[in-house]
Amino acid sequence: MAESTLLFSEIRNVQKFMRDETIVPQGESATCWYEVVHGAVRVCQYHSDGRRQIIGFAFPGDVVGLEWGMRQSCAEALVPSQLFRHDLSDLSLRMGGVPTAVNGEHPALESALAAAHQSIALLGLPTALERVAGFLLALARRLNCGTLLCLPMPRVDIADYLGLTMHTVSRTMSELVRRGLIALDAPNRARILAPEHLGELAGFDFPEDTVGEAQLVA
Amino acid sequence: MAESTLLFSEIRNVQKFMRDETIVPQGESATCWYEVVHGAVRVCQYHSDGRRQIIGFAFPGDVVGLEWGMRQSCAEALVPSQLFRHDLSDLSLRMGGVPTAVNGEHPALESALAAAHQSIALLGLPTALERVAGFLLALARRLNCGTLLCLPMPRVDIADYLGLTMHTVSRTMSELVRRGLIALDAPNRARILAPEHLGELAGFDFPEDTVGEAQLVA
DNA sequence: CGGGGACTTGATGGTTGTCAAGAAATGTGG
DNA sequence: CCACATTTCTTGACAACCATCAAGTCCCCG
Repeated sequence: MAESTLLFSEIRNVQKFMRDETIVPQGESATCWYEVVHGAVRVCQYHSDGRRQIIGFAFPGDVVGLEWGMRQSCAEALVPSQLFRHDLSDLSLRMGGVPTAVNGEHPALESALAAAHQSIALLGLPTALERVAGFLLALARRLNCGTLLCLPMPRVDIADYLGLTMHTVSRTMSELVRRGLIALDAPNRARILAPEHLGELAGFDFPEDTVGEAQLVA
Repeated sequence: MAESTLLFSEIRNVQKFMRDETIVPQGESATCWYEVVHGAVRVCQYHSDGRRQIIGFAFPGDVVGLEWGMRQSCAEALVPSQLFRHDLSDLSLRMGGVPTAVNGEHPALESALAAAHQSIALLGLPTALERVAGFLLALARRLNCGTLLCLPMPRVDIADYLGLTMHTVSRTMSELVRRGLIALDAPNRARILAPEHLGELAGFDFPEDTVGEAQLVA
């Protein structure tokens, strides 16, 4: 997994988090945000009735915790991760923003918004097959890992993100294997065999590079 | 429906759009964005296979067309509307931003992101009943209309937004009426009878005012 | 009064959630 | 290195939910 570039003088502001450790707690007043340097992060909401909803996932170059006022969501490390802490007041830092941005004063916010819109498009798909196909394809593009996709999150996290159950996610991935669109070398190691066919399922009719490299959440 | 405040000198920059008229076309390179002054707008994506996905709805104070590079989505007027055109380079204008913002340099972007996250939370709900309940409640809060909610969009738009069919939306609203949670004086005029019960269904356990007044999309 | 669009409702089949069990991967201690 | 426990993942059976197909109703407008 690639690292995002940091100035030498900024290395000291990088914080390390263990697997499942809370990076940003839900419900507190926001004073800072984080850029993922290394690892993988989930952004989610816990509800009083015990339900959990995952808003999105963040990877190196992405931003989490970018909220104002009371935090509606929290961020947790999916794997041991390193994040660069920013004060909430500095938004004009150079960031892994949208390369094609015309003006792009605030790539952190801009690409966060673009990523959120892609998530909305994903969640609006009607069937589990389409949502899982779109999820895998979007993740592979985001991680820029070619055809060999390592899934840093468990099935239940994918399920809570796509509005499905763990069982349906598992069944659907088996169905994608059965159709020859992907292969599973291990539960968390997938190979994308037919990306264009996955794209058709998910309604990804944009030409591969219209979505910026760095996407993010929260 | 309230108007957002504009300086007198800016009135001339307000453009009017008919019902169903395209405000921002999909696929072109973005050069500007719009603030809704009066009316209602839907933001959506058209796919090459004929499917349509609605990303969100925008109302006075909201922002549409805030993208960089090739536009992934378009904006269309739900009802006769007036929008204030901004150049893509000016993001530091005063806007109907999040009132509780700590710093809030760019409320347009910030509240767009917050609204997108709320949409993601809505679309992640597992059942049609929960999604429709959450949609109605969120819309009533956004429009600040008390209990009398006027729906400016047809059923099929709600369906394409929530990832359901028009039939399921209609059936679900009838079910909400049957349960006494809402009343329908007309197809597009609903009364919220039990907001707290709707909130329970949708998992809205936040205390009513944690989400800013002005929300928006795209 | 008649026509058309939007909405509602019924019947049916496919899809997904739930409950349950089992398999596979992972971690731990011997 | 192996045995065991734990967690994660997968799969089956059944019920609940939703999409599809098809009428039918309501309302607006000419």
